[in-house]
Amino acid sequence: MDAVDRAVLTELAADPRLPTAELARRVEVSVPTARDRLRRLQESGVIRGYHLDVDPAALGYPVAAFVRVRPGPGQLPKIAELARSLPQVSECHRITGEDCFLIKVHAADVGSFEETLDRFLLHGQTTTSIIQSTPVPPRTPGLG
Amino acid sequence: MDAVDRAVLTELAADPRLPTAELARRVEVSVPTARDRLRRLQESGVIRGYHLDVDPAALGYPVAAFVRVRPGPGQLPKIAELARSLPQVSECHRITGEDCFLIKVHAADVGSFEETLDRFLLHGQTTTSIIQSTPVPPRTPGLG
DNA sequence: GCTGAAAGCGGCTTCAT
DNA sequence: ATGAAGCCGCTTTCAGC
Repeated sequence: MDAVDRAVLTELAADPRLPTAELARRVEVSVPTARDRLRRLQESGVIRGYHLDVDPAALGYPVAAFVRVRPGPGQLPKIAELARSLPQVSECHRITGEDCFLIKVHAADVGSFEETLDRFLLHGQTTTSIIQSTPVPPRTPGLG
Repeated sequence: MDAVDRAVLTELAADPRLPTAELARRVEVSVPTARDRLRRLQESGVIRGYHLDVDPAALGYPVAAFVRVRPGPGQLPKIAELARSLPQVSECHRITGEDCFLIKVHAADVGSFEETLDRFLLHGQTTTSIIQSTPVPPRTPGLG
């Protein structure tokens, strides 16, 4: 992870669809070098992948919420499994604290959360926080 | 948003770096059609962008936490501003409930959260939950 | 290990249907 | 929306430093 690697990451973060040749130009190294650096960053797992950012509203989910779930006794694996199986869930984290899971849930309107929450309520208690806005959209930490 | 549009989104979600020609092949439409669909999806805001997924550990942040912040009186804008300015913050949402913000914070180790939390404690109360694992990594809701 | 050039392949654009 | 044609650019590989 030297300056060239960081420059590759910074440029690719700015535009993940950048072709290798253009990437080389911006980082100011030769094409084979850029290509090798990129390959190594991918194979070593520094670059985990690429994501398409789709507006959930266009897919019928204009509202989103973070739901904390505190599982009942023995219900912990079922909650993770349920989260994975629901298309309304876009994220699920195991966390420390009184609640064991933090789940991002999407819905057609504020009322529609009920159905999804009911599925989780079978296995524990839930605390729901509607997302009103996102002052800092997802970004890579530490890349300026 | 017809079946072709959804197919374009599904294929691009699977591999965001897919060239237009290859995309056309997989969706089974002509190249100009795929190109036009993609252009319209981007210009209409259905596709908000593309993201590079970098392992934060490689950048010196092996641990992450979700921090809820309840602002003191009049401190609300300052917290959003602070979140935006800190490279350790990769996400910040305004939410409903007792706490006003949900912030994703990254650190070099469990102890290092202290410094970042202190910055937020100047403007309110914090509740921290370390991320232990991520059973469902970020994905697009409603795309299978 | 990085550079620069050459060859081959493929994507991009435009046009006519 | 399709299919073909031509141009341009990317990728790969090689020799050299």
